[in-house]
Amino acid sequence: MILVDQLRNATVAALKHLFPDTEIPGSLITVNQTKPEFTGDYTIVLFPFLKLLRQKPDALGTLLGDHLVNNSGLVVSYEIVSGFLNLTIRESYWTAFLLNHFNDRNYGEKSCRDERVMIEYSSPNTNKPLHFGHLRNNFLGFAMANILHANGKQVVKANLVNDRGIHICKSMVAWLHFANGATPADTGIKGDHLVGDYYVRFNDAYKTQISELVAQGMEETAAEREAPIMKEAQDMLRRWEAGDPEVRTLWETMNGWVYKGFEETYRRLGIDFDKMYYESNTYLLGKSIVEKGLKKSILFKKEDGSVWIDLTGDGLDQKLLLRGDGTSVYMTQDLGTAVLKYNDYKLARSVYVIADEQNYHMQVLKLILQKLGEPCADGIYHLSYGMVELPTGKMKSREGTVVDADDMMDEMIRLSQQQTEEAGKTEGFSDEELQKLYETIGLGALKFYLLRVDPKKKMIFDPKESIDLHGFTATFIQYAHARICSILRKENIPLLPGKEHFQTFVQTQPLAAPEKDLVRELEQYPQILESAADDYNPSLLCNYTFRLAQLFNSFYDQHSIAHAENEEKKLLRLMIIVMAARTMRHAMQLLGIRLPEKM
RNA sequence: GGUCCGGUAGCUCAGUUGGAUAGAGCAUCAGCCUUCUAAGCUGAGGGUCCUUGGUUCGAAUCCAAGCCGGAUCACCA
Repeated sequence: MILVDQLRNATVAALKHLFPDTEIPGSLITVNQTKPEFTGDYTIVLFPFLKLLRQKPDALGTLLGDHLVNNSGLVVSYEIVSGFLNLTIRESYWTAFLLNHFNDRNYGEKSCRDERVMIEYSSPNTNKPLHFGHLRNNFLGFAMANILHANGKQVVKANLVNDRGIHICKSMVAWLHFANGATPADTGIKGDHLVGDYYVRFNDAYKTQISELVAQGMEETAAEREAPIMKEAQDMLRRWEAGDPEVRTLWETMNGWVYKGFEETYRRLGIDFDKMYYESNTYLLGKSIVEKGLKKSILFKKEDGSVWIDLTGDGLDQKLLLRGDGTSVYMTQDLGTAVLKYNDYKLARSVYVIADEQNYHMQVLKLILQKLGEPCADGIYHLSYGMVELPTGKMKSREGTVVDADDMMDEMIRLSQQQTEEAGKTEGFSDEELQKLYETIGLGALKFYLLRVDPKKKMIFDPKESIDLHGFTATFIQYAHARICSILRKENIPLLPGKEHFQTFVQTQPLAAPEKDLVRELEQYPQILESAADDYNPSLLCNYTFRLAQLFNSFYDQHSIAHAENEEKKLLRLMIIVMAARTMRHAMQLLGIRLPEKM
């Protein structure tokens, strides 16, 4: 149990002992870190109890402070400042923490594995390559999967590929018209990009045809409907659904190109999946669920045969679930897929990483499943994130205004190379090592940039401004880590040493302020890790790890580690920085960010 | 119009169930490399926490009303 919780429990016990007649709800007890301008480590706010206990701040503070000093075994002294009880923790707590957790490589992790959780993320369309906005989705999903795993869940990483539909047919039609049989192999173009190019090509041709028809005197809406290339795409979709072998073969070929491209992108991004779902297999699901709902009269049929659910009682609208011709809509297949996932894995929770433009859809999805009494319903959680936009507005792949994911990675790697060379830090590396380093720095910066903000906030990325490698960045953390590794190398200590390297460590030495700041922060890691899972918010780990790196840098600047005042001090400091490095690695690894030993 | 989300320093963002004088990074300015990596450290300036009311010992945080921005409310996915 971390110190804050121990203090809270000790305070509950103390108040119960001091005031046996008055019930104090535990929720009234706040334990905060003491502000730097006061002496103390943690602070208990006295105001909430004053009235209940009919006490004055100083009197209550003295009673409580004395009791904690005498009974908790944690507190060595206290100070009362205008209603705040500032507690100083005994030195041995911190040194004992270092010793107790030094060999605990997974400090803060839980290992119960009592629940199975699926997290669906990425979920790309196979008509275009991944863009900058997808990166946020991919990083968030991957990071949350790791964070949930570290918090004791069995995690299934799922990817639902949108591999069918009119948009896929558009790329196919355009390829037939304009490509002259071009393939990734003979053009050297990555498969997803090649297919994406023809998707853009389709829309160009479509626009041209519309303006031609309008010039001939047709209404715009009619022209949109009548443009020959669009009719071709719609016809192709019908043939696809009918299983036309020619269309299916082309579809499989072009999707194959895209998958190969995606694989490469995923590999570079360092993300993976345990289970792939394909919409071409799931798009017909859900109809039987609708049938059941009709029988139970939870759903109703309109005159044209279409099936609806009435959600007006929940403040929402009526929602279509089956068209009049019996074909399914987006919601129908999502109902089916939700049940399929549940049946495949018996999930306690099913997390969907989807942009916030689908908040309404996800709310309705969950509500419908609840009304239908499906067991999967309550476990559904929409991890909604704000879209990444350009200064000019949304990215639109149809209009080619996207920042491509592959390009972005190249750009970040190039940038990190440039800055490494400018800083003159390339000595002592082989070419191969340098290449790996640039990737570590560049991709680390990219991931951190997208994960450091609260997921639900939308973000604007200006491609003209490069992603910074200074300040609140992965680079800053990587640099602090590399500095620690450098010290350890010089002391002939391995990166992940065991306790045996510190046998002469003396437990009773006092800690200087920067030392204690760092240890206090390290001790809180389990709390941060838990909050990141509970709030579905990886940015908490970014903030925390950055704070660690800041504290280390400041410490490093003020005190020499290698040339400490004496051997005991040196060992203490080495233990602190080893734990700092270990914790940074742990947190960043969850986010998919590597920390180099040298940079 | 209904619902949901956001509004904190010039910019990008933190701010844990209400707690002490609202914090970081970037940018600007001034210092710090003969000593463990200066991709760093120290300091300065910079705030009507959108507005107005309310709740109370105490509000950026909770409530109400309003203002601004965004998303969504398809027989699209």
